[in-house]
Amino acid sequence: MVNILVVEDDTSLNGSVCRYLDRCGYRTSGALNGREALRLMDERKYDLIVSDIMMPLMDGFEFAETVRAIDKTTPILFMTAKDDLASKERGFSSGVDDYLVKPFELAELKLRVAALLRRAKIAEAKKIEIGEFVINDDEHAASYRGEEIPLTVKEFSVLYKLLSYPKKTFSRAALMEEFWGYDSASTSRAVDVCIAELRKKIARVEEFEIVTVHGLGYKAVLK
Amino acid sequence: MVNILVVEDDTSLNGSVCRYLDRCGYRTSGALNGREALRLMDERKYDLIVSDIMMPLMDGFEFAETVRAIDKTTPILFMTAKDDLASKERGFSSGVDDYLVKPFELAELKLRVAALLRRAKIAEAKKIEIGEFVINDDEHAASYRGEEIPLTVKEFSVLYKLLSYPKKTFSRAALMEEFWGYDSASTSRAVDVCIAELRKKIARVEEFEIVTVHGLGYKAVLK
DNA sequence: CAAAATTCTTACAATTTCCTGACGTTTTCC
DNA sequence: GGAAAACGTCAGGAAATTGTAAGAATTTTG
Repeated sequence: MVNILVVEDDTSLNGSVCRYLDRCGYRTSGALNGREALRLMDERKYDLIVSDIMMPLMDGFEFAETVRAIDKTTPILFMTAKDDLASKERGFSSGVDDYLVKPFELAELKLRVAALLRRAKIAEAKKIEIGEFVINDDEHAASYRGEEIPLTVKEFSVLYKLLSYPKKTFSRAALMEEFWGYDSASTSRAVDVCIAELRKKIARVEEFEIVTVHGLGYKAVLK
Repeated sequence: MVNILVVEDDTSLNGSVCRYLDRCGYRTSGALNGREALRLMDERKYDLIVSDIMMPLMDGFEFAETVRAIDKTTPILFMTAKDDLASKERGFSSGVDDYLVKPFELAELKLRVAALLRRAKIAEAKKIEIGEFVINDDEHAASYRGEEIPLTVKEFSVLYKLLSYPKKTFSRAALMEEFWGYDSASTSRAVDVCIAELRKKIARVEEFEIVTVHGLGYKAVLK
């Protein structure tokens, strides 16, 4: 799931950009100015930022510089009505960004976002190896001692998440929100069933286990 | 399959360059100006760009700079009537490019293109052999135990891609984007039909198979 | 321009995934 | 220890995904 932060003081435009990107399969959050955006960034990691330049309180450049001071890699896509070279160059100075002149087609925004993400290699291949157990995001499969363990999409997502942060407990709610979707109608018991299925499939694996944290959720523990 | 993008505002010249390069075994796309070219580049990756310098909307240099900002490696072959040193140097500044002065022989264009591709180490003829199965990018054909398996363009592209990264899962969306174009009106079901057709044709092949990754897409698995 | 090949859509069948709901077991906490 | 809450498990069946064939639309070819 790719997280995108949209920073734009025009609530109407902010909303339509967010809605459109949501429909494209991204998860978006909207902020009305730089300050608010920085607050949101404290709470969650964003893979890409779409930001207006002319904004109250803190303009896009100032915001971008602050972001860059913290994180040099998150790509920023600027949106602006000014297409003069001066601001273009200032915006581009960091090197990993792009620029979109208002008014623009949402379809073009989508293309630019996709291109930026590709360039930033957000979707790079990831693999977790624990002893003889391997879970590979690229192949979307797990294997133990060379033998493949078939996993469904949900199972894979949950297991990959747990193994990404061993010993960290994930609440049902957190897992639901991430893999079932924000407004999923499913019961949180669906997580239990998924975990049960996972446990069956990794029963042979000796390197780790999925532990229940009563009243909270689940975690993966290495042995 | 080597993809070449031809950027030239003279439709007649654009067409004849494309047709000629097509006959040379490359796959070409034509754009009448820089803007159009950038749009095409969002949809597909090109291995080489042949570009005029004097064009409406966005000239060759400006276009090249934009391309360089995104991708520093794709070689660009400039075509121009101006053979003065000033523009020659400007065009060459990036270091991976070449220069052709109009009017030129198409045969010379071919030589330069081949040279640039060699220099950029983009293999022209690629062949994948898996046991007795051979898929040849050059001839755009596949064969098993010496017997040819006729493949359509789409089928070939998809199969070649899958076999280039065995075990790696490709989503329908990714395949669509690469071979159908980003804004293709086609349903992602078109991929399923293509895969079904491929499976029929490679049914006899024992060396590998195309596996469905439920909820995601497809992958080739060697046996 | 007609014929052929390719490609896409559509519809329905087959399959897989996933959830719910019920009930049994375990844990917590008084 | 016992009640209440939380968790484990299982089996249907709903829902989503994929397979497949046939015909329409498109492109290529002769």
